[in-house]
Amino acid sequence: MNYWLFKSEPYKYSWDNLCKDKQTYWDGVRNYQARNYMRQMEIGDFGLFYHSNEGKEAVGIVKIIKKCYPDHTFKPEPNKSNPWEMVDIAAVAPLKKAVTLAAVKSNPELSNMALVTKQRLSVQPITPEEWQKVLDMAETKQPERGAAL
DNA sequence: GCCAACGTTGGC
DNA sequence: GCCAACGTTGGC
Repeated sequence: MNYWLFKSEPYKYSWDNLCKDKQTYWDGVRNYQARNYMRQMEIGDFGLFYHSNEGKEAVGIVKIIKKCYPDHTFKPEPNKSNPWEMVDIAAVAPLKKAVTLAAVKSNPELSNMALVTKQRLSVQPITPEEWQKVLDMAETKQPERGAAL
């Protein structure tokens, strides 16, 4: 069981959008590091949904519902196969209290979180310890395996 | 709106 | 294979 963090700019696709859709394709990733993390995702893994730019806070819990497969937003090019992949995620539960970037930064126990150290990476791993800390800060309980919105 | 960080591209 | 130029992300 691994934990992840998905960044999205709310004006493009927000937590509210995801709650309405219930699930979505995490498509359009154009960064190899992010893609490699997606390849490691397993069905049932949990993740945080983070609003970048506006909000700058983790707002909800998601889970992986489909393993990595080819990204359908890739435009075919001659002599080039599609290097990009995506996963499907579903909303699980909102965080009771959003966890802001400022709060993460001011917590010495979270100083190694990728959110702080790999600022620009849009798909990130979270350690179980960090995951638990963030849930504590959010005053939110670990969801049941298989929980859904 | 600015700019630092950093990934990608392309000339050599 | 190096590195300068350029583009993008995302915090401030």
